Amino acid sequence: MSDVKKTLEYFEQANFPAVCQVCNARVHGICGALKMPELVHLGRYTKQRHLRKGEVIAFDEDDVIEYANIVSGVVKLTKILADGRQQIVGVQFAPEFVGRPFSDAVKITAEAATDIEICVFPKKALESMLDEAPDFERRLFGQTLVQLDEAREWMVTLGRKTASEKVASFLLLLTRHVAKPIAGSNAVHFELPFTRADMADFLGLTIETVSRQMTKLRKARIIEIENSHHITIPRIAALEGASEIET
Amino acid sequence: MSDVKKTLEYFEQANFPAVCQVCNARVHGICGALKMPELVHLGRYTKQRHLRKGEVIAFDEDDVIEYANIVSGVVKLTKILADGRQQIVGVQFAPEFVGRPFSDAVKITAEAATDIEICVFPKKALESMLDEAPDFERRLFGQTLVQLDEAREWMVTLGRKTASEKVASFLLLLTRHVAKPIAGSNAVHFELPFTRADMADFLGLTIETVSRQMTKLRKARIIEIENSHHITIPRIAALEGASEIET
DNA sequence: CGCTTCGTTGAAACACGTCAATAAGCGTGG
DNA sequence: CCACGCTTATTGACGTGTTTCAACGAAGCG
Repeated sequence: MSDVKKTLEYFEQANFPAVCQVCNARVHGICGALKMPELVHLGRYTKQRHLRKGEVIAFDEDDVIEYANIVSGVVKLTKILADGRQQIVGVQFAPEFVGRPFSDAVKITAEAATDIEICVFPKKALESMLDEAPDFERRLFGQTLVQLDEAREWMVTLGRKTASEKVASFLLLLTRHVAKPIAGSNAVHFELPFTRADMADFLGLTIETVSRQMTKLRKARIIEIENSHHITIPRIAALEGASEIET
Repeated sequence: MSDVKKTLEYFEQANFPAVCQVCNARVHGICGALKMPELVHLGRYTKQRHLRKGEVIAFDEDDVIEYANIVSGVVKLTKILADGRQQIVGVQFAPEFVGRPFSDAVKITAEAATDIEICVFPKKALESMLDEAPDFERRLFGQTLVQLDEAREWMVTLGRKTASEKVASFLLLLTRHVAKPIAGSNAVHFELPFTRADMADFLGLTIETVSRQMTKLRKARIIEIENSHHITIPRIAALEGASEIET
């Protein structure tokens, strides 16, 4: 059976939760591991939410720790030191899962970097799925391993790269997630979902240094800046060269 | 039944693999999730190895990707940039699991920071356990989540702390894992399982800066250095103060 | 003993941070 | 539509924490 036909049949099954029909997590996210009765069950406890840029995903609302799937938009994970110094420790895109299973002691904040749509469900609903559907746990485990890979790769960036390489690495990361190709060339373009302050917090720099490195990359013709949030990468290879890829 | 009696009964069961009897992973590690037949099965594919300080845990020996449990000693995980810059992205102690399930594409090196004993088993043995024993997968998932927490906490250290705070944070980390209390005081003491170069690679600093910050902490009476690898922490609270704990 | 590796310390260089001024974008209200 | 205030981004001048370069001492080992 062709992929197209499979997809058609798939969407013709009208009895699974309406919100899941347009949700990417249903296909590529953790919910893809769920069979119909499980999905319906989880759907009963699920609420959709829209959050504006800057709003925090509250995990302890109504005294119930909650989890979420990102339906659209970008989420940033931040940690803060006692004196206010801040570090972004992760960035997540649709259809990734947000939350820390099995522990509510981890001090981390999940905040909407753009306007976002999320699908929230209570702690208990997730943990019963975990026990009942082995594939579900496997997918969540897989996502966690990828996040660990990403965190470790970013540790190299934070610990050993120069300011210029850091900014280039960050733009390269975004290129992989939110860039759109430009017809008739091998250039790509994207809208930066972050402020300079966000970038600084992710890179362990100040906003001034980020700004200076951006103009440095622009003057070196490695990036083009239409305005501060619209970036074009004419040659990805050049950006990779400026990022000092690991061996 | 008392814990002691339980433990006695446990060790009287003579038919599980001899090496497991003294292995901490059998109790607190991932193997603790295995029942007798599974343990015997895994034991058949298991080999114990001694590695000297500096040796690399090879995961592709005999064309078979392998995994390992740490029986004793300390392991460091490192990543290297094309021009040789190096970053340690993780430190592991007994009885932790070493390896990256489900992928052999992650560029990371596991190296013995001290002389170590490990228990290695092939990819297939692990993955069949994963499919057959849900508790086993759950424990591995749990360890991965803890590693992710640790990695993110370390990102804050790398991105936002000063050299002095970095060194203090590192010593505090070791205090939690390898320190022994000193009788008749609330001081603790430990043998540093790392060279200054290792510390520098973990902290994103140079060896000279690490050395300078160590003497600075010594002069501030926050640490005592018997010789370069034997450290005493007279008051842990003072070290925590120098580490800038997160909120 | 020499040789090598490892750690410490000093002086100078520099990358990044800090402080400050200015401009650009954007919603609000007159 | 422009004026106003506010936030965000850019750029410059200057300061400083960390690196770089170098010398030296201590410890391990044939």
